[in-house]
Parts: sequence; C-alpha cells; structure tokens
Amino acid sequence: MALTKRGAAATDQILEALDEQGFRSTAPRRALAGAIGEQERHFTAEGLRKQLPPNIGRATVYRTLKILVDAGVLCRVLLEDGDLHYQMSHHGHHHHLLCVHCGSSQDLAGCDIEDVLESTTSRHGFELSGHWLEVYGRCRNCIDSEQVAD
Amino acid sequence: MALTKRGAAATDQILEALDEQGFRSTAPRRALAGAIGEQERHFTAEGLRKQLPPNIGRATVYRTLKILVDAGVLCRVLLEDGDLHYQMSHHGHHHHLLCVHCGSSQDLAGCDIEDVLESTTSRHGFELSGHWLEVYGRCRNCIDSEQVAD
DNA sequence: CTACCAATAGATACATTGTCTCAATTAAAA
DNA sequence: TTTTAATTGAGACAATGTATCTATTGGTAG
Repeated sequence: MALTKRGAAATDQILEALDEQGFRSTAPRRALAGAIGEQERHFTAEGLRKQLPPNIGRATVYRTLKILVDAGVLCRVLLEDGDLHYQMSHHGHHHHLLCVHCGSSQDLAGCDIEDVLESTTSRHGFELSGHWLEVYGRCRNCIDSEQVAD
Repeated sequence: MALTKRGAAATDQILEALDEQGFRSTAPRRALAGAIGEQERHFTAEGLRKQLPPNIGRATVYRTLKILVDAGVLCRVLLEDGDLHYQMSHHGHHHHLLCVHCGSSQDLAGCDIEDVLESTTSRHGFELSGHWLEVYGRCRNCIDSEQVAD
C-alpha cells in the first residue's frame, strides 16, 4: 500500500512535468509514467521496456526518458560497472550513494563538495561549470546484516 | 621532439606494464602502445583503431585497452556528453578537470575530496568503498584566450 | 636452432544501447 | 466535428563492446 501510494505520487509527478513542459498526455506516456512509479530503485531503459506492453516501441521509451531527464524529474545514475540507470530525481542537483551490495541508492544532500571543488579547481586556474559524482560503498542495512551473517 | 620523447616514454611505460603483468610482447600490442604514446589527449577506442593499420582487429584493441586499464596505466575519462575516453594514468587514484571548450584534461591531484566524502557519507551510515568524479569547466588557457576574442 | 604449445590474433557474429526516418495515428484546439 | 501538428511504432542504422572460433605466434624447453 505504501508502495502503491509512493508509486502513484511519482507517476503524477511525471505526468505533471510532461504537462508543464507542454507535452501531450498520450497513452504510451501514461503507461511509462505508471511503470516508472512502480520501480523501487534505479532502472535501465531496457528493463523498463520489458515491463511495458510490447506494443510500446523502443524509441518511445528512450524519447520519453530523455524528456524526463531534461525536465529534471528523472536523473541518470552511473553504476560502478559502467551501466547507466535512471531514477526519480528529488532534488535539483545532487549525488548518489550507491550500495554495491544491495544496489539501493540514497541521495547525498547537504554535501559541501561544491565548495571544495571550487577552491581546488581555482588553484588550477580552472573555471568550474559542472561535475559528475557517484559514490560507491555499503549502506547501513547491508553493514548491519553482514555483522549477523558473518 | 618534445612530443616524440613524451610519446616514447608513454609507449615504454605501457610495454613495461604489459610485461610486468606477464603478457606477451606481440606486434599488435607494440603498435597499440606506440599509437597511445602519440595521443596528445584522451582518445576513444575507435579513434585509436583508426590510427592503426587495418589488419589489427577491433577485438585486439578493446582487449588491450581493458588490460591496460586494469593494470592502471590507462584510465577512463567520462566526457560531459557521456562519451567514454581513455588516457594515460599518471597517478594512482585521481580525477580529471575536463575543459569543455578545448577538450584538454588535467589531473586533479592534491584534492581533499576523499576526506569530505568520508565524513559526509558516514553521517548517512554509509561505508565508502569508491567513487567516480569528473569535473567540467574551462581551463586557464581558454579563459585567457576568450578575454581577447570577446 | 628447432619444436612445441599456450597465449594471442583477426574475423566475424552477436549483444546492448541508443538514434533516425517515415508513414500512420491521435490529442486537443478551433 | 474538423483540422493539424505532435506523437507513435516499426524498423533501419549507428556506436561500442563482447564471445567464439580457428589460425598464428611468442617464448621456452630441449
């Protein structure tokens, strides 16, 4: 139930974003939005596609994902093995803590990376315009359950 | 001349690394090492391949690049547009300052990102094991020449 | 110097992830 | 209801990489 509610909220958020950007509300896009709402964690474009009716074309999936990333509702997540995933984006600019054990991700908020980067790069005479950061490790849950398991 | 020397040094470094890891010295690998030595900046697998005699197969290029990355002589560079490039790796773990204007890259050394990450992630109960960071902006040269141009 | 054999090579098929084009369909404004 | 621009799905194409297979070859044991 909690999941359903969360999913519905995410779905609505996606549909609203599409509307705000002036995109039409179409059946494939509603299906996509619903499917994304059901994801419990980051997902791939192909993974998502497999959960959709087969009459929804590959191009539609990729086109819509791109729109959603550009609109800021979705963000890309780069896994340690190089795979590119997507997930709902809750904050504007943020980073991810990716658990290499269970695959979950948390947002890294309230992080002062920007300041450190700014001062470090300016020492190189470099004018910062953007950055990409992914952090890998083990989440609290996995650390706790390993204590028991080992 | 300076370039040739630097290239030769890089080439030697690659050949040594292969030898150290117990790989054979073969003609294709020597050609690859030579070509990498000639690169003035980060390059793609396919770009490299185009600079090699056509009798050197695609698989060989990719196989060798993978070996070199694993050996630590090469590192991967993720460009802002998502393209994956390679370049010589001079330090163990480091990051890149990528100029979005001229495409050059400098290594970001003496950076205290690790410390900041460590303290930030531990607040999330997260046990850090690795991270990936790319920094985008404008290098000093490009800033200077823009002053003149504009 | 030669014979041997595991490592390596190139060719090629395949896989993944995505983009492009185009005719057919459809949302939504008039 | 009509209109029409946005959108769709199909499928070709592209970029990047991996897997498999047979032929070749580097380096070593004689």
